[in-house]
Amino acid sequence: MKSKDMRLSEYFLPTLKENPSEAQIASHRLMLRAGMIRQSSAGIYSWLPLGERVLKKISEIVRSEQNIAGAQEMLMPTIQPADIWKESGRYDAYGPELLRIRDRHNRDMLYGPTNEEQITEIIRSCVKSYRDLPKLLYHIQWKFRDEVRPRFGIMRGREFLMKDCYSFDFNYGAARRSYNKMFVAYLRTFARMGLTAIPMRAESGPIGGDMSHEFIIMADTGESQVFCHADCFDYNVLEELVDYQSDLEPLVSRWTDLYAATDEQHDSSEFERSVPPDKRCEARGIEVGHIFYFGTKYSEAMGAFVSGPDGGRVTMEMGSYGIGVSRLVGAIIEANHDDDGIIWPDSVAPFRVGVVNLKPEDHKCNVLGGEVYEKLRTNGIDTLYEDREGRAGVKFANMDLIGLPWQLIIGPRGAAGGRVELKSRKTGQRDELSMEDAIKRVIA
RNA sequence: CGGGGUGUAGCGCAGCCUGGUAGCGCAUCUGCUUUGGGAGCAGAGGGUCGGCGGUUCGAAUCCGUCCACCCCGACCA
Repeated sequence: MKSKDMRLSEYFLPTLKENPSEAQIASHRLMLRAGMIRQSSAGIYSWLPLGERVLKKISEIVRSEQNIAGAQEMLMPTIQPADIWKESGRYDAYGPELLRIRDRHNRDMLYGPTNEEQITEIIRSCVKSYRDLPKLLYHIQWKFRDEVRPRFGIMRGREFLMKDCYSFDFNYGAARRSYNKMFVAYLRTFARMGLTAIPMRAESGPIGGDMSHEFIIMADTGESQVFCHADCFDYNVLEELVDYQSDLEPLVSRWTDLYAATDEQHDSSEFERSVPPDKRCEARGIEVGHIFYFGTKYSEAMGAFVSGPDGGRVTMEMGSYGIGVSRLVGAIIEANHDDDGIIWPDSVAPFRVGVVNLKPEDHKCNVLGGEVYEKLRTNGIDTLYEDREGRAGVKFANMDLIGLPWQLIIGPRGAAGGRVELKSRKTGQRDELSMEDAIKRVIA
């Protein structure tokens, strides 16, 4: 399948040479400079074409792993009626971070910061028997939290794109199975984005137990201090063949048996007791996902129950599982950049390759460039074609900035002999190759 | 929400103290020269100096007020 025609002479990519003064951390700075986002107001951003592509790539990975784990996609509204929040008690409990609005009929509404009430309302009216359980449902939707102080660009905005999944089960054991499914799905999801996300114990709420984990990726600019056993980094979950119908407990315990905690949960004496000195890892981290079992907190308050085998009424066990999709864009950049710009992991790169025509006005360059571009597109490779006239240095700097994994460079030097140069953004290595070999290596 | 800071062209900034009708670099446009890592020369366009009010013959500049944005803290996905 041929990918879409993307020539820089037509593509909307407003890159900036200089650093916007409001951006403090790398991801924010680079996203603005690379023309991925524009700030609309504090903590609220427009996503320009390049940024939108990354958002879509990330969403697709999240979606595919949710589906593999057996969750079903749906879509709930951004605007919710206040009534259901009054039922759960959160309308009063939530505070000023909840954006409350009123419609023309003077009804209380709100812009959802999360969707527990909404999903519980749906399930309680549609699911009446234990036979209809378990249910695992998710959506990917924009949310709003009126943060006092938005910062770090997209990483802590007020409006954000999030995947949230909700589980409904008949009893604790079943709820734990749902929890484990998401646990494993999350490990796989982040691994596919080129991230090593460590599940760390998190505040487990009134229920207690060990059923809440934050998934943290390491980055110097991370917002919290984290402590973990170095072996956490060694497992490659993508090499496992995961059967979501089987008991996932052994796989999950491989992680949960090792010490891993954020500073809020950190217990230094336990850390020192359970982790040998050479395995103690202390770093900064960014939270990219959070899974949570909360039992009957909402189902109880909102009357979500089913009939059990004995005809008795059983309140459903629930859990919720979030991934900050828009936040991941920033987090991935924090973990993958250098002084020149972003270095996208293959799986989330907005384009796989940038074809850089150093001299489009030169006949041979133009012919060869066009040919390379068409061949890559025909092979279904997402390709951005730098076909504008201009100086080589500007083109190189721009390509490094937007961080596509490969740069396929066509210049007058090699074009006459059909030679091109292939540069890896990550290693910086450049190889002079024939057009065919270069294309082969990009496709591989 | 406490503390601090900043608003002047698309981006980065100077000018403000000591009022006199707005400037620099980059970007944009035109021409010539250049051409493998953010070019050179010549010219051009682009501003209600965050808003409103006040002082003054005259306000980007002084005073008041409001707003926006950023940083530190508290809080949080």
